[in-house]
Amino acid sequence: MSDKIVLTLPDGKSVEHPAGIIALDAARAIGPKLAEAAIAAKLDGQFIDLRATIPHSGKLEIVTLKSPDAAEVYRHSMAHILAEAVRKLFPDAQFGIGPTIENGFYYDFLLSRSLTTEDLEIVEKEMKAIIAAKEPFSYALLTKAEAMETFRKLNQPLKLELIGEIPDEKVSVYTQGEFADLCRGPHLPHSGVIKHFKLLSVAGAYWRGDEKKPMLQRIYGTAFATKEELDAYMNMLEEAKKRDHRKLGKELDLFSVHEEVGPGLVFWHPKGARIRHIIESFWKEQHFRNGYEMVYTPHIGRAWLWETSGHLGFYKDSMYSPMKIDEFDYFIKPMNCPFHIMIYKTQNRSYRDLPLRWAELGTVYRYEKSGVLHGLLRVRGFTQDDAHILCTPEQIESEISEVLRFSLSIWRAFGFEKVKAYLATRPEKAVGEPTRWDQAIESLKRAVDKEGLECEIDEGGGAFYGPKIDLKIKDAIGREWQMTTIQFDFNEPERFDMTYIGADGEKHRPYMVHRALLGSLERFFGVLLEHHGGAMPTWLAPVQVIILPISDKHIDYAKKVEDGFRRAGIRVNTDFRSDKIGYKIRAAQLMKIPFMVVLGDEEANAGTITVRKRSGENMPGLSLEAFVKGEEWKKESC
RNA sequence: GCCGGCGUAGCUCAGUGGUAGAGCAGCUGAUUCGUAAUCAGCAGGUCGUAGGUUCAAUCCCUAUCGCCGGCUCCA
Repeated sequence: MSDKIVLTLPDGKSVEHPAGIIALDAARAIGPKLAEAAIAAKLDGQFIDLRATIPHSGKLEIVTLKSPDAAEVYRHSMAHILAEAVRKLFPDAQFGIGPTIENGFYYDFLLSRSLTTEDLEIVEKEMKAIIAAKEPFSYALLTKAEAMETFRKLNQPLKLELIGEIPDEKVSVYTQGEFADLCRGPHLPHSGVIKHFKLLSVAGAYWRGDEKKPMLQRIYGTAFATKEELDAYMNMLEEAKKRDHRKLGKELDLFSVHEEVGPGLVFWHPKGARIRHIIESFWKEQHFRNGYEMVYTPHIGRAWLWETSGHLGFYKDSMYSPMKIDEFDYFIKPMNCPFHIMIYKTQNRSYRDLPLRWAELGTVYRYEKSGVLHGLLRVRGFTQDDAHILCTPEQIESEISEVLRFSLSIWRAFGFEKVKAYLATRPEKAVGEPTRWDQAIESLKRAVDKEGLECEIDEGGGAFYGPKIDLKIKDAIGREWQMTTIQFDFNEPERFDMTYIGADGEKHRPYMVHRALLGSLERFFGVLLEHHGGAMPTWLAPVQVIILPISDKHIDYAKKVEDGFRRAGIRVNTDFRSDKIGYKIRAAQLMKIPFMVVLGDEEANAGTITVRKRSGENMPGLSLEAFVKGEEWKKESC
């Protein structure tokens, strides 16, 4: 072992230090100010604690509060502060884990009683005291036996379980104040560095995420380096609440769900249905233009079909119980694919017939556990914008490329520009020849590259029957939603013995790709609503224009104008109530109607209209024709 | 499914061991008005459901259904 290590700094310079130097001293050697600002270090991209010895040569980076990685460090420390506070309030508490997550942190506890939201305030107060005390985080590297002894004394069986599973010889233990915790670190120098935090919620969570293990109580919180950032985050949460599609659905009279009928079953009201109709029409037109054919298939099918497809074997628990018809068991469909396969098998297919692209807005029903239902985002009956592509091995790459390209064009049309891909590869248990898997994964990768999409690879995350690409979109307030899925299927073509005759006159197995672009119409509608905050772009708005007569004197003129809009193919309503104009505007504004047309003496006399946009901006004295042909309308309505 | 919370009028919510209230929306009337709420009146609820405790339950207890926040799951 060498007695020196060489550290490369971010500016490219290399420095030499004696082996055994701690990160803080390495920082000090760079500059005393940096050492003061430092909260952690990174060696070759891995976090290490300032108090830890630098184990080997490599690229060294000093993390300060201004670093992009800083949040990970201080939120983790905040989780420890949370745990310390809980320990003070519940001396017999047992501690689970307390990691950082996107936008925050949590800690899991086993407590003698259930926490309430009132408890959060008490815990927060305790945390503030710990922050004010500026307790140093002390760092110790212990052997596993020593650590076991420590946590046995502290009566922390959950920690013992964790230590038992760590492969390393030594483990690090951090202590601040009265609280010691097994932890990889790194941590802040002391508990007073970050003051801007908020505890957000309490929830149950299985120990180690295993539903067979006991349920712990989890406290979620968030923390930021500055008050401004914390406020901005809290505002974002507020904004998300305002945009909640369940709330908007009620306010805008778009959809409902009824306990008497069944949870997770959606009723589309006229305005919601109108939006859905526009989405569906657009979707169908786009599919025809992009080389798809439509098919329609039944809602139920005999057990034979689901036995053959394998669904009864793999997903019986989430399929609705069969109904008996003429002595046969019929199941409500949880997927459309077996039906599309039946169509495929009505003929001998030639390689000349391929690719086949068959799309269907297919309504399926799946039994989802009661606790997972959520507005329109997780339901039991939903319509997939499904399609199946059947092609030869030679065609697969261009087909995948084409699906991706098509998908992105659809997302842009609906106003989503930020899309990210997630590629899931072969899991341990998988059907299908490995060469097919490899080819499929390669073509997925190349397609993603070709579209210049950012892509994360989920190694081993594919379904047993094939690899897949999922697309996540980012909404107006920065939240990601998983929507599109493009999945290979090596299972069903086999099970249904699908074939085509190749140029060689021999039978071959076609490739089968399932894809849903929007996912389900219900879920997509929910996301779309939240993205737009209910203020749908004009082309999707159920009511595009509302006519607001100033007084009853103007009703005749209003009717005339309404008729003009209707003949121009515009979705128009008139508010005939004898209320004041302010009242009508408020009502229209709350319904988020894109254009209000205010009609009074001025307009009736001149034969014009005054348009008030949803933004509040006014466009006075236009003719109806000029407005409908004008930029404003065009910009908003297509 | 699991943990915790919640369930009162169409909506948002107040309330109490002695069988219920407000605002908005709705309806009727008056008002005829120029850019986010005109005034008045009327009507509207077996307090999620089923048991139990009690002289008496919307309130306390139990079960159940649903919703909400998470966990697990999501072909």
